[in-house]
Amino acid sequence: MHVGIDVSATRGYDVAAIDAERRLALLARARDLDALAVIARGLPPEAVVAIDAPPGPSKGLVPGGKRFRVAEEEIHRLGVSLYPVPPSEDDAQPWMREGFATFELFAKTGFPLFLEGPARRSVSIEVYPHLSYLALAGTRRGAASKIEWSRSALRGTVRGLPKDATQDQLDAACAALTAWYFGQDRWVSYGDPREGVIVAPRTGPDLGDTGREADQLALAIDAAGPTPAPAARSAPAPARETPFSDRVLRMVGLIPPGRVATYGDVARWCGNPSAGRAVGTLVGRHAFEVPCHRVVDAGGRPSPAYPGGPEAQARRLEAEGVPFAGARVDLAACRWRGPA
DNA sequence: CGTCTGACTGCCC
DNA sequence: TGGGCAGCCAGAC
Repeated sequence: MHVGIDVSATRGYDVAAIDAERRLALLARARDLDALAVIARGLPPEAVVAIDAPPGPSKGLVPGGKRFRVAEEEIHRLGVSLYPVPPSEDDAQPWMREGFATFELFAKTGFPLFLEGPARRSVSIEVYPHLSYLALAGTRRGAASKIEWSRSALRGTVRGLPKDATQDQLDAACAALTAWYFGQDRWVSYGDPREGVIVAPRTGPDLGDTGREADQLALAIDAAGPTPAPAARSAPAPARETPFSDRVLRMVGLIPPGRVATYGDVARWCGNPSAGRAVGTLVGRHAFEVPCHRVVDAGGRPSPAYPGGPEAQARRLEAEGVPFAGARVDLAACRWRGPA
């Protein structure tokens, strides 16, 4: 039995399970950790549980004093973006903390976190559906919508998936499929065992024993096409395969703790210097998914619309060491310069 | 398709 | 400084 779990801070847990023939055996929603515990206790002991979330904070192992995890660094280098996990649990986004608790629950239920060594059963593994989709689809998302891309990546590999499956359900199924690949010993991992590794399917041609296995996925991703170009500074914006909203959320996720950006900054990095206003509405709609407290207006003012008020945003920033001048962030001192 | 709505910005008192 | 105002833009009907 291979189980996949999609973690969300607000929508609860989506759980999928597939059998050895990759047939969907379970598709359920658990409202909270208690409900998930009931499912966990019912699993066969030899199951593999794949969870779409980090198991714990960063330990600062990336050279150069970077604060996110080695796994993020390595995967980011592949041209695949993901949310950085901060060193402190307090700085972690709500869904990340749900992830920490989820791994803890499964560890207590008989599925300790897999960190290194040969693939084995009765463990939980960390997965990242976007990376798995990429490995499975063998192509970048392109113009397809996210859900279409996800669906096509799973088509023909997971049997019995409902036609009207939600994105969360697809992600759970994708996690379960990644667990299956792990069970087949067709997998690669990224990151440092000391702070957590992300497991992805190995679908490419077997290159033999030479070379690092992770490089095979890197090759496959390379073959999948170029990384979406970062926003041009002045040239007219070329057609981009990533919708604006995805770019914005990704970008906000990259702002390091202790630094801030303005709405206009984010808009500029996303290729549309005058879309600051739209950036605001977007981060507002995804306030619990990205570290939106690190975005302030051009004057360094926290947002009046921040959940809990601008004071709450200021407190979070101060907790990260962001310097203030009165009620405003000292932009000169801590404004992030943007993605590399 | 238009139309409306914001966690925006720069500019002018 | 601070408030008012007119553009501006991506999403949601």
